[in-house]
Amino acid sequence: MLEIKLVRQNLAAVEAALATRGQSADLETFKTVDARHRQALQEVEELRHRRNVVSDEIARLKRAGAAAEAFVVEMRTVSARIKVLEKTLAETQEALSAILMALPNLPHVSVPVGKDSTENPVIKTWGRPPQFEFAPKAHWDIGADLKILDFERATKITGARFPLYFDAGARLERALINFMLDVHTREHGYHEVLPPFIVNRPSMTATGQLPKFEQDLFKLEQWDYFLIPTAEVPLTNIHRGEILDEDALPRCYTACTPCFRSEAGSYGKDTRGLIRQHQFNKVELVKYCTPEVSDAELESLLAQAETILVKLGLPYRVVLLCTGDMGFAAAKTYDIEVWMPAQGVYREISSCSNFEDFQARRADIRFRRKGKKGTELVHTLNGSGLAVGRTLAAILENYQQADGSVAIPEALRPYAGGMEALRP
RNA sequence: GGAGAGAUGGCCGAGUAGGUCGAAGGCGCUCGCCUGCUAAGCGAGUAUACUCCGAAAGGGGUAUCCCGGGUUCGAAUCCCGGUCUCUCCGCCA
Repeated sequence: MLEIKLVRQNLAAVEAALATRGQSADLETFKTVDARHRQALQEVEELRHRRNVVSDEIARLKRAGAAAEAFVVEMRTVSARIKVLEKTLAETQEALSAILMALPNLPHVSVPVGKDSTENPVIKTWGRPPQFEFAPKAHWDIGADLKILDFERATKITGARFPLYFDAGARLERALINFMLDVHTREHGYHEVLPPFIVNRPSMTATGQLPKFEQDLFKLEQWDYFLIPTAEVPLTNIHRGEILDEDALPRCYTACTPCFRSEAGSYGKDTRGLIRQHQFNKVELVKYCTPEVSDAELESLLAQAETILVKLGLPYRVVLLCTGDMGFAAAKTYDIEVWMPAQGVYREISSCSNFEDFQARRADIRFRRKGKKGTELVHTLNGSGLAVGRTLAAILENYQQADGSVAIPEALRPYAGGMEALRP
C-alpha cells in the first residue's frame, strides 16, 4: 500500500508513475472521497472533544449533587450527530482503503520504463550453455525415460499440472531442497522456518495477493483460508503487527514449502513438464531490513540466489524487470533465468524483489531506532532460492548424456547419497 | 463434537453499584544521582496511530484496555455477536 499522504500530496506524480506500469489509476474518486473523509473526521473529533469535556462536567455536577439535565439534553443531540458522522467515516474509510489496496507499488528510480517482458534488460549472463552432440531431450521426456516423472498418473490422482516423482527423481528433489536450505542457513545467515502452508485473508492481503488476485489462489471451501502460492506469504507475515528492534535487523528467513497456484489464464502455456504446475516446491528467502539498506540487500539477495545456480553449474542470466513487467507489490525485481537446452531458452527460476515499505505498511511491520522516538516501517524483500522443480528440470536437461543418463552436479552428490548419475 | 474459564500497556498484574482510568502496583528498560564493584538505594522517564500548533524542543486534540455492534450525557467496566487461548470429556495423526 502506498502512504495515503503521499498519494494525497502528489496525485499527478503517483498517477504518472503508475501509468508506467500499465496501470491507469484514476485518482479523482480518491481525491473527492478523501476530502469528504477528512472533513467529517475533523467535525467528529471536535464533537467528541465537546462530549468528553461535558461528560466530565456532568460527572462533577452529579457528584456535587447539582442538576445536570441541561447538559445531558445537549449531549443527546451531539451524540446523535457523532453517530451519523461515524457512519459516514466508516464508509469513506472503506472506500479509501479499497482504492489504496488496489494501487500497485511505485517503481524504484533505477527500474527501466517498459511495457512488458520484451523490454527487460539483461544485466548479466553466467556460464555457457552446454554443447550436445545429439539433440537434447526435453526434461519431461528424460523424466519419462528414467521413470522418475509420471505426469499421466498425476492427472489420474488429481488433474492436470500436478507433479508425481518416483525413485531417484523424488530423491533428487529432496536433495535439492536440503542443499539449498543448507547453503542459505549456513553460508547466508538465514533462519530456517517451517511455516503453515495455509494462511488467512489478512496474511494474503498484507503481502499483496489480496484483494486483487484472488483468482490466482486456491481457496478452501469451508474456511476463509488459502493455500500459499509462495512461502513469501507466511514468512513476511511472521512479524505482522509487530515493532522490531533496530538491532534485530536485517532479519532473514528461509523456508521450503509447496506452492499452490491456480495458473488462471495460462491455459495452453507450458503444458508439458515441470515448468508450470499447480503445486511445486520452492525454497524462499525473505528479508526484513531498515530502509537505508534495502537497495544493497536486494543485490545480496540476488547474489545468494545466484550462488545456488553457480554451485550446481547451471548456466543462467539475470534480467531487470521493466516497469510494465513487475509484480504488483514490487518496487524493483530481478529475475534469474536458467538455461533450458531443449527449448533453447532461458526460463525464470528465481525472482528477487524489493518491496520497500509497501508490504510493511499493509502488514504494519515497524521498527524502532535506537535512542530515537517513534517508529518507522521496515523494508521487506524476498526471492526464490530457488524454485525446486524448475531446478530439477534444468539439471535433467543440462546434464543429460548421449547414453540417456543424467549426471548429477558435484555439489549435489553428498545430498543424493553419493549418486553420480541417473540411469535408465 | 460436548462442558467450563479467560482475553488489560514489553512482561506480570489491579481495576465490575459505569464518570476522578491511557489505565494502580510490580518487573523490565532508559537517563541522572549516590555508592563503589560481579549487590543494593534514590529520582525522573518509559504504548501506538492519526491530527493541530511550533523552526525545534515541546505542547494540544481524537482514537485504541481481543474484534464488531448495542445501552448511556458518559463504558476497560453493562448487554449481544464473533475470534482466539486455556482446562476437562470424546475423537483423531
